[in-house]
Amino acid sequence: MEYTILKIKKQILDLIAQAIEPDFDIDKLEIVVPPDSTLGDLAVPCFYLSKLTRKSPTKVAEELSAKINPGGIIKALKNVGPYLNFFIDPAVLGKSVISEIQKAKNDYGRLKINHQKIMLEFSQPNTHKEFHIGHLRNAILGNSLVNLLRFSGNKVMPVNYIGDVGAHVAKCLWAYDKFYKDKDLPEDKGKFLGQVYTNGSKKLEANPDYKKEVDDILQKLESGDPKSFGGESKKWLDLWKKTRKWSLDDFDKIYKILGIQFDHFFYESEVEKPGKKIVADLLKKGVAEKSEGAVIIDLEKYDLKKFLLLKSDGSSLYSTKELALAKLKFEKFKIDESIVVVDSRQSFYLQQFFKTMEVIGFKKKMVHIPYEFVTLKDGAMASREGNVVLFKDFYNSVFGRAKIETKTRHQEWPEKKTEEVSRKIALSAIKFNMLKVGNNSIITFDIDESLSFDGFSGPYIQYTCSRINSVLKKAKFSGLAKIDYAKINSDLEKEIMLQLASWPEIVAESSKNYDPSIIAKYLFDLARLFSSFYQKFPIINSSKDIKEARLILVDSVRKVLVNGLSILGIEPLDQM
RNA sequence: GCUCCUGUAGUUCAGCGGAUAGAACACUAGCCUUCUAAGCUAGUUACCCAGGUUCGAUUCCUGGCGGGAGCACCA
Repeated sequence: MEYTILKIKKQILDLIAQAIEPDFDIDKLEIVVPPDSTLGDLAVPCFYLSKLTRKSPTKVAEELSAKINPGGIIKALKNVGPYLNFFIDPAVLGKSVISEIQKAKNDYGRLKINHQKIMLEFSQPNTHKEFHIGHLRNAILGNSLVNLLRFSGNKVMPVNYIGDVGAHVAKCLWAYDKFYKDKDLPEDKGKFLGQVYTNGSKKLEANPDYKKEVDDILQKLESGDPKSFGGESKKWLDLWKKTRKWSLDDFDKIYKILGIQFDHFFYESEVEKPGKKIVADLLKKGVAEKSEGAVIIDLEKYDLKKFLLLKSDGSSLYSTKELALAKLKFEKFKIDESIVVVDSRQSFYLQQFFKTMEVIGFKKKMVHIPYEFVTLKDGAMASREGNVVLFKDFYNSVFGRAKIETKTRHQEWPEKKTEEVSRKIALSAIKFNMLKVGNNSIITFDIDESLSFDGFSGPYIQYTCSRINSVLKKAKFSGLAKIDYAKINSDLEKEIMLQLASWPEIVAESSKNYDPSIIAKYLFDLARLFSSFYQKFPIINSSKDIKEARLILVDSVRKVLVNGLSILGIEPLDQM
C-alpha cells in the first residue's frame, strides 16, 4: 500500500514517460511545488528533458502539455515557460488522502519496517554537576529522534550514559569534604551538589596547590579497593556512593517532568576497569603506544592526529571508558547500529574514536549525530563558572507563565485542571523551542522568546488541536458519514489536503537527516493553513454535505498534528 | 597555524541548482452578536564581498572578510 503522494508522483512520471520518445533517468526528473498555487499544484521543470530532446525547455513543456491528456487525479495541466504544471482534482485527492488518514490513524506517515535494531544514546549528564538548558537540548533532541526513528520503521533502544566518575566527581567530593561537610543539607541535593562543584572549581582556580589534593582523591576513587591507601579510599568511596545517588535521583525527577524514558542506563563507573584492560591489551599488541607517559594510538595517517587513551598517571579518560562501552553495547544487547547524540564540539573526538575502533578491528556501524550547543547572550555556559540556566528554574518560569495565561482564559477551571493544562503547555513551549531550529544552529537562549506562546511555537499547534477538537465535539463528529468529497473544492482546502498528503515525505526527510525541525516546521505550516481556513469558512453552520466533508477534513488535520507532535515528544491538548 | 560549522529583514530562524527568497517576533492598520483572539487579514524591511562552474547560483567550487567551535592527559 503506497501513500497517495507517491501514487500521484508516479502517475505524473508515467504520463511523461508515455509522451516522450527517448528513455530518461527517472531519478533526474524532479517534481516540485510551484511557488504559487494558481500556477499549479505540482510541477515538472523541463530542463533535464530539454537536454535529452535537444529542444528548448519551453518547447518541451508546450509539447508535453499538448500531448498529455489529463485524467484520474490529474485534473488539468498547463505549460508555463519551462515548467509543466499539474492541477490535482481536489475531490479525488480528498477521497484518497483523507480515507488514508482515517484508516491509518496514528500510523499515517509511518514508514515500512526495516528491522534494524538501533541503540540511541543521548542525554549523558554528569553526576555532581547541574542539569542546565544545554543538557536539555540534548535530552529533547534525543528523545525526539527515538520517536522519529521508530516511526521510520526502526527498532530503537534509547539509552543513557551517565558520567558518574572522573575528574569532575573528584573535584566535587573534594570541595564537599573541605568546605561543606558540616553544613546542613538543603532539600534539593542535586542542585546543591552542582553548587559545590562550581564553588570547588573556583577555589581550585584561585589556589593551584589544591590540584594535588583533588588528583589524590581521583586516584583513590579509581583504585576501587577500599583497603588501599590505608582505608582512606573507603571514606571517598562511601561519599561517592552517597552523593552519586543524590544526582541520580535528581535526574530521575527531571526525566519524569520531561516525559523521557530510557530502556537502559550505562554508567562510566561500570566501563572504567574494562576500558583500562582494553587499553593494556592494545599496548601489549603494539596497536597503542606510550607517549610522554600516557597511552596513545597514532592516527596521523588518517589525518586524525594522535588519540589519547590513558592519562600519564594511569587514570582513565573518556576515551578509555568509551572503548569498553562500545563493546558492551554490541555484545550484550545484540544491536545492529549504535548512534550517539552528542554536541558538535566533540565531532573531532568522535571521529578519532570511531577510527580507533576500526583500527583495532571492531568494525560496527557507529554514528554520531552532532548538534550545536545552547549559549547565553553574554557567552557560553559552563558549570565550572556557574553561569548556567538550570533546567528546573527555567521550567518553573515557563510553567508559571503558562498558569497565568491559562487562568486569565479559564477562571472557572478547577486548580487541578489548570495545573495539568499549564504543565503540558509549558513542556510544549520548551520542547518546540529546542526542536524548531535545525541541528546545526546555535541556540542563543532568550527567556522572553521562551515565555512566548505565540506564533511559531508548541502552544500554537496545541491551540490548533484544541480548536479542532472543540468543533468536532460541538458537531458530534463520528466519522461514519458518507462523504461527498466534491464539496471540498476551495483552493485553501486543496492546499490543506496537499499538505496532509506530503506528511509521509516529511517523515522520510526528517528521519534521513536526523532532524526533527523539519517536522516542527511542517506542523506549523499545517496549523497555519487550518487557522486561515477556520477563520474563512464556517464548518458547523454549513449545509449537511459541506459540513460533513469539512469535519472529516479538519479531523484529518488534527490526526496528523497529533501524530507529528508525538514525534516531537509533545502532548496535544483538547482544551486550552 | 590547521580543521569543522556558520554569515539571509531591526531580531531569531526556513529556504533539496530553478518560476515573485519564506516564517515568527517586533512595528503599523483593521477583525470577537458565527465553530476558543494563545487566533485571523493587510502593510513596512533582507541573500557579507570578489571570482568561477552552469541555460540558470542565496544554494555548488575557489579566494577574501566577519562570527562560533575543536585541535593530548576535561567530558
